[in-house]
Amino acid sequence: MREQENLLEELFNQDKDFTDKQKKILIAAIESFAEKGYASTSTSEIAKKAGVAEGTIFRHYKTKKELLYFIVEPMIKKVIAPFVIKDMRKVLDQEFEEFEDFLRAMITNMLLFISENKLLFRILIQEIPFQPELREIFKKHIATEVITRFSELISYYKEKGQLVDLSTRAIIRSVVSSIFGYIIARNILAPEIDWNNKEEMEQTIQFIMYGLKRK
Amino acid sequence: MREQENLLEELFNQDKDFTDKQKKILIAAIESFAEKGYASTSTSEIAKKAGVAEGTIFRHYKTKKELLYFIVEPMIKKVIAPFVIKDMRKVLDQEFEEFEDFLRAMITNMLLFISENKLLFRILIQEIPFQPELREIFKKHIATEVITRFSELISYYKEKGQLVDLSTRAIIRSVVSSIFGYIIARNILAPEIDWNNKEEMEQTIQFIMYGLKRK
Amino acid sequence: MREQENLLEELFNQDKDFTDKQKKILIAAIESFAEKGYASTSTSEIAKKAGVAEGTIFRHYKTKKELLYFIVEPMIKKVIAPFVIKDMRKVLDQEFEEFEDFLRAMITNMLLFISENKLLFRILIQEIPFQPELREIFKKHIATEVITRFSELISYYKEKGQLVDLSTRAIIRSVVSSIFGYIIARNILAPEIDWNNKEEMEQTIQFIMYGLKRK
Amino acid sequence: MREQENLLEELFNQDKDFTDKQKKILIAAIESFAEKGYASTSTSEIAKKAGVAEGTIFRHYKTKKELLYFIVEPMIKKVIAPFVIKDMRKVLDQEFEEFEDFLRAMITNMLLFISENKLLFRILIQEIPFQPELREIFKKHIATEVITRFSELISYYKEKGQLVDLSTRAIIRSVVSSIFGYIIARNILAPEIDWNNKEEMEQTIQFIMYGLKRK
DNA sequence: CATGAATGAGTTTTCATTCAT
DNA sequence: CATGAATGAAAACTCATTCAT
Repeated sequence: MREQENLLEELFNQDKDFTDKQKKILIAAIESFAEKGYASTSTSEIAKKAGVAEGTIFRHYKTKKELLYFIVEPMIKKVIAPFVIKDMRKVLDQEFEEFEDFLRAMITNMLLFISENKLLFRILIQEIPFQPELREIFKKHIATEVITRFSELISYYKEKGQLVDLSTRAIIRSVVSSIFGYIIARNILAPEIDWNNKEEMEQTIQFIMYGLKRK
Repeated sequence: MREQENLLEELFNQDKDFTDKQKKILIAAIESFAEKGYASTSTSEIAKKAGVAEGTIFRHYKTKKELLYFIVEPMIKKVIAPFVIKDMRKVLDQEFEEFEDFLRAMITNMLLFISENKLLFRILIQEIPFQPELREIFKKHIATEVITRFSELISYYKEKGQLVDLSTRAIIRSVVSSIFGYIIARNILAPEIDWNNKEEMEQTIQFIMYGLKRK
Repeated sequence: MREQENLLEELFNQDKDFTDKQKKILIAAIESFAEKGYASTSTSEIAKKAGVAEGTIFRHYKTKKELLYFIVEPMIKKVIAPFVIKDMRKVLDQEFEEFEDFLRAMITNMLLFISENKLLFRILIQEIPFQPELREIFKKHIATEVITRFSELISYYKEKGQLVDLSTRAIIRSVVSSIFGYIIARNILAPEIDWNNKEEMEQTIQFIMYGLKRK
Repeated sequence: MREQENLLEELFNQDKDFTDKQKKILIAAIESFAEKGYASTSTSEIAKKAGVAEGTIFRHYKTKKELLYFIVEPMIKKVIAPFVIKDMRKVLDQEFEEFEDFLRAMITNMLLFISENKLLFRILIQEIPFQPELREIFKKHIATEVITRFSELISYYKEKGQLVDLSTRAIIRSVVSSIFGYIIARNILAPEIDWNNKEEMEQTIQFIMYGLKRK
């Protein structure tokens, strides 16, 4: 995986219009939103952290909410969806003969992406329960796009006889739960533990493929 | 499971000192906290919803935060822990010879419990990222208590030769992820879908036990 | 005219729910709005003048605009309209045989009323150009109600052969202009002059009835 | 009346130093001030409407208030006063033998002038109550200059035996009220009505000269 | 000349909390 | 016990004005 997947840097690089102060505002906002949540973060606090006058924030983002969306939308829109889709293309192009190979590639990608964008990811999952509009965008882009593609893919491997006879929905849910379970445990519940990424990942794949029952 | 597992009712029943107004305050607070989050819910809003004067809230709970803890602590303290522990005793008392039987009992219990306490559950998982003190309590009671017991239990079934050779941590994580994945999908992500509880549960157990790989 | 026509006192008397602070807020707001205009008066200024915390204002009036409307609406709604209408009834009840008698009564009433409610009157005419909603209310209550009644009355005296052959609209406009011309000169343009009310009024009536041309 | 009486155009013509941007700023400011009032118009709004950067406004006018004065002063100073005085000279030069002729000429002039400068006129009468400095200028130029001249003129016609025996002040007030009553009704209160200018004017003159009493 | 980012003081409004009744 | 008026600190947001480019 050569590409730099840090969304914020990508944003700063591709759009040269960002003032130095503007960048500082974004960084400060991201840190505070991730730590204390959108609702408990005051604009004066962001301003102080960014070393900027409070008015400056509102020069760039009409409202505090606009600032949140500006931070969180790219995470959903421009990235997550195509990100997953990329891997799916490879599958259909026979790049992954075995489902397990696909799984390994996808997990690797997701872990890398999320570890590069930890704070953005935290904000996203923390705010989705409270921001109906955000939830809508999320549903449209994830629930619709990703689930559709993922379903096709599951069907593909099912037809190849590689997968057990569970409903596609249950399979997707199980895979996603297992992956996000790991991500959340690692990044949110117990970030202080020194995780052995490689092994945990391998065990997760093991679990997804073979379950817990000893043969 | 004969017992009524609705925490709020239980609370109201066992403690006769609750005024009518006090109950209304709790119900209103729970609804609002679940829907908009603790930080975005104002006490005046709760008062209005409860049909109570603003001051009345503070007669019963010194601060807004105390109100939150009052709501959320029983969920953690008095209930979750013993709840799980109860089942574990049964295991150790040879009630569940097979891990799968234990799993089935535990999932059934949890689903019932959470469907009875949907709002409390939402509040809990939504606020944990923002309330460090809550997180501490949670960690102490879940991470410590439950994980310890659960680990013993996993070891027990491992020794009986029923479980695959993954690290205990990975097993716990996988099981918990799979269950919570279902609960969250059902109750938070897509509550509008008409879920076939029984079948989804069975498929989840199936997945946990046997994985996705076709033999 | 026995009746007390001070709108504010009337309001305070009839509605016993007014707190002392609430009255002070209204008085302070009226003074400031009259002097500097709605837009240039800050709520903090009103609070200071009323000897009240700024929050107290918003306890009683959700927004600054609501405070303005609360002050200015009674002036339009409950008072001006019926005020004029009262006199009109007397006309139709043959109380005023001559148009001039009616005119004298109406002018006396208006002058009294406005001198009792100088500040409210100032606010009203100063803000009408800027508050479209206010303008709407004003139009509905004055333009519709009053003009209709006034038209009937003019027709009545026209039929009696007492009035010159100008369009009803022009007559109304002329009478109203003459009266308001005096009121505004007296109360807004040159309040420092010591006006001889009685004589000025008589001259105004003289002008309205006989014009400027010497016979 | 051959002369172009549009103050703004006159200003732009005589002073060639006006940049295109400067003109746009003035036009935008005039529109906004007239519509929403000086206090409720923000400089950023003017800048946006003028298609100009915020700073550009302050390049030309040190403060927002200076911009207002720049707009409104010519209306008072350079124009109103000499405008009326011009007619008065003609009177004294025996151009108008009858007061009615003078009246007709003056009203025609004023209506034309105001219809050419509607927005400026609106701003002037709307802001006078709020801008003490403006009120001073106005008083000095109108109250002093115009009233003095007008008084002489009234005395002149009085001596000629053409005018009724009212105080000069009452006469001035009545004439001015009648004219402004029409102007305000036409331009501010009910601009949507399709006024028959010629006839309304004639009726106004009729009223001023002969009053309402049928002979 | 023109720009527009930046400012900081000020504005309206919200809110948890207190307290006299 | 309950009320709701009152508070004041802080929140979000606005705005005239400055200044480096």
